[in-house]
Amino acid sequence: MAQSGTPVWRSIRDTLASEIAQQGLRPGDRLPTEAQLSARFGVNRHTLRRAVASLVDEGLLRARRGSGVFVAMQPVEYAIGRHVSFHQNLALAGRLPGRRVNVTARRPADPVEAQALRILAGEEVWVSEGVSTADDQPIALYRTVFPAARFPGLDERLSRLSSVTAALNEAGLAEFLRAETRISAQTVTVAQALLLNAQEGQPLIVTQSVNTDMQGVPVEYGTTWFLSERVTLITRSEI
Amino acid sequence: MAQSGTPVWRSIRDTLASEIAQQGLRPGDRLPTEAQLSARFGVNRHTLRRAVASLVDEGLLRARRGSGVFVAMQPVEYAIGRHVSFHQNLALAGRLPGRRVNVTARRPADPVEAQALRILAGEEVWVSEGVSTADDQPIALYRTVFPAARFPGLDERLSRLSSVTAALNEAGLAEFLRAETRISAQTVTVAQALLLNAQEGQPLIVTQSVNTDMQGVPVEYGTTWFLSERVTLITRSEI
DNA sequence: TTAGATTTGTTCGTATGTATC
DNA sequence: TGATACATACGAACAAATCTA
Repeated sequence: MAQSGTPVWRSIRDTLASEIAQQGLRPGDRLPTEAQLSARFGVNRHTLRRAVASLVDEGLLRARRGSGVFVAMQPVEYAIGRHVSFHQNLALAGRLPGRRVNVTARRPADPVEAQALRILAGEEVWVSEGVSTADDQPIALYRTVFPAARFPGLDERLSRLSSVTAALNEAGLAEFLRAETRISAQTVTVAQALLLNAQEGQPLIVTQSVNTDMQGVPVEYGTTWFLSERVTLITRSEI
Repeated sequence: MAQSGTPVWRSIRDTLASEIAQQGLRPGDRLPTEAQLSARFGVNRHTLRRAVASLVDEGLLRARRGSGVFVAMQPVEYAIGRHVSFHQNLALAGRLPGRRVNVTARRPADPVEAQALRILAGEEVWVSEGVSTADDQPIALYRTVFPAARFPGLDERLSRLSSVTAALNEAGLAEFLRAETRISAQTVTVAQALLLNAQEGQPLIVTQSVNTDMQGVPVEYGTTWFLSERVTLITRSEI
């Protein structure tokens, strides 16, 4: 029995953690199997699993049944703040931003959208839906709506240009601000799992945000479903 | 047949919505079964389900297979910003804040905590764990750690006083700032479900944050698991 | 496409030390 | 002191997902 105070599983945990921290194992690498590791540390498989479980909880490791235990990919750090652009944000994080547009349409605003954009329910909006990627890996689904009356021809700009910011700029809006972001969580549906190339039931971070022009008039209302596994949202105090 | 423009399901929807709005049904209440409701309105169960589905989509109702349809709790709007106090935050949202402390302990910091607090791994920290409530309903689990060397006797203050802010104030820290908040999502484990009185597999919003003193030195590192069903996080631009 | 081997996940059971009442 | 609960650790067996020949 462990005569010292710290349990065996805890010291194994710290050993594994420091080996990873010292870059002996890099993100995406597979750890030796539980059988091998428990043999190496001279403990029962349960004891080793206890150590691995705590690192999985911390997000340092990721276990896949039938496959192995892997060093977790470092999630994209996505800043939500006053002045945000998806492309800029990912470029700052050292990732290659991209998107795939699935839907571009013009239709009447539903009540929620109308309230957010401060237009009348039934007034028309441009809708753009698609998948956002980082380094060609899907990280989020988005749906964003714009008041159609204010931005004639925005659909063409949205499909031609690579970013929403660029499309709005060309439509005569040089700058805009994020007014408010509401954050909740859901689990992925079957349809979302397919689009994101993810597993059903995984947690999503859902943000709903309104962007306004410099006069405070809403110009965009967007919902984004971030795959939590691949993204961490960050708010920093702007001191 | 409804000769007028509005579909039958839509008027049923509006009827149900207004009954809820007029407090005939309160958050948490169970609606009559679909069979009972479709009998009451004299429509097929499919028609009634269309009405209920639209209210579920809006978030006003919540359907649980095998259990019933319930009036959704109004989620607490929880602002994350530069200057945050749980009690203050909930009071602003018109809710009664509370907490139940489950654990108060002193132990060596693990590597993650040490890095966040900018102390050495193994230096001792105070740990406080518990459940946060709004109007006596659990809305979040929290774990928060403080450098023990800087705050002798903090454990006693944490258990005696009703809020972390009050405990830190009494320990000589008049004011502190939130430096950064990282946001991710998980699904609730069995243990968490018990503490939160929630269903397994529900999504959680996880925030990890560091509070610093006015000189920028970390004084608290906290993780909070918000039950997404009961809380919406909000960041507002501080213009 | 199939079958089998590999690997993690889960659930039994047993035993021991430690803290609490 | 005894009784009880809890955390730790080992063992065995099987389920479920994944990979490969």
